[in-house]
Amino acid sequence: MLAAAWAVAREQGLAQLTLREVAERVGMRAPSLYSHFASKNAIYDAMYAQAWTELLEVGADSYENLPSELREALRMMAHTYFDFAVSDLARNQLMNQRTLPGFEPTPESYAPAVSALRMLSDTLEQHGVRGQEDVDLYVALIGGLVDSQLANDPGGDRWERLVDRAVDMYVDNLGIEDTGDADAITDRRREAP
Amino acid sequence: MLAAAWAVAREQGLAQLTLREVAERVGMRAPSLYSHFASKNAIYDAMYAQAWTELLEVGADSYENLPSELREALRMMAHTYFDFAVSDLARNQLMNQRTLPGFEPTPESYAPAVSALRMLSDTLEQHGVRGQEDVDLYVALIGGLVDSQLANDPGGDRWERLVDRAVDMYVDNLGIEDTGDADAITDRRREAP
DNA sequence: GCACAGTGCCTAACTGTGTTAGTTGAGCCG
DNA sequence: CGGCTCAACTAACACAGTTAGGCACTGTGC
Repeated sequence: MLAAAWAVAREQGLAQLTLREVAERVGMRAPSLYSHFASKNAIYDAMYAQAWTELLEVGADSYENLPSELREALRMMAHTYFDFAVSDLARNQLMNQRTLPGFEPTPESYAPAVSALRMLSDTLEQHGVRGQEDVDLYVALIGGLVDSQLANDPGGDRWERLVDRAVDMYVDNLGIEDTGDADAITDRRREAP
Repeated sequence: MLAAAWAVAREQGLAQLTLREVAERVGMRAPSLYSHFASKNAIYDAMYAQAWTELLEVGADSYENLPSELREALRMMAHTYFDFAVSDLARNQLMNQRTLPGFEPTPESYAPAVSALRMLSDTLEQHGVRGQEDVDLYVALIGGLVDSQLANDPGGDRWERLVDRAVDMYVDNLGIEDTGDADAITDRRREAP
């Protein structure tokens, strides 16, 4: 049922998802969906939670074998997120909830998003990136990069060059900034300059 | 007429903009709008062009008296954009065209957006930032920062700290990178290290 | 002075979409 | 068996964008 919704979203776009279309794919009539979901937004809501849960799983897998070197680890994390986003654009669109008018995830559905952000934050911390501000900066930087890439040149090779540069830029800045625990970072940078 | 549309968008959100509501504000009935616009998307289209034209004007004003020092100039440019975005969230939402389902600006309406990007690009170049990649990186960085700020903490003071740091990070990276014309940059950095 | 086309608005109505109300039949439990 | 729940149904409503057709005003050419 959610699977049918995802299929429609992927094929026709998130906003062109119609209850009658979803219902048809599962062999029902539209009003019958209301036995399972309170509203169309409730469907979006479930999809939203599912999308972030998927990212959570992908992240958990990918973050297990990160290289210890910070620069390379950040690069891989960025690639993991980008690959995830580009592999299903409708899903990615839904995850940026601002892109769906009138939709706001419920706190419960928002929880996986929080978890994903926390996982990222924890992983960053394990690699020596401390402080909310450092995390925020990384998230905004990679987020902006991915968005810009998807909007302007999906599938192009600009991404590879830009993300490498962005990560270098970010790590260098970490080394310069006093984040309260810069030792780990400078140690790391000494390992692979 | 467009003014009425903007008013509705600001008050009720871009997606809750309804033709009947717009029509009522200008003392007409909804179908009469079709004497002036071919469709609802045509209204969005005109609003889109208008929004970018406004940014173009704001930018033209603001970029005239930029300080020559790169770091400070980039900071001011970022603030100009952020202030513009935060001063009308509906407008900002429309300018990121991906956020409105089924809407794609026509090439003519897209032109001001191109002009705005070109103006930014030119201004950056005047300050010694050369190369498409450098521009792309700045755009993605500030764009990501503004989006993240608007989504998470509009009006908060996180923005001030993050943007300062982002600009420092960016400029330092420019100095390190060989962008084909790093002399101007390094000269500038020598002026105010 | 007047027919005429054009313009800008109107009402009525159509289509598609989310949603509600009320019903029906299958399965389960006492 | 009688009643309950549940998931599906049909019918219909509300509200969106949109279209069709008409009516009044305005300017223009004869």
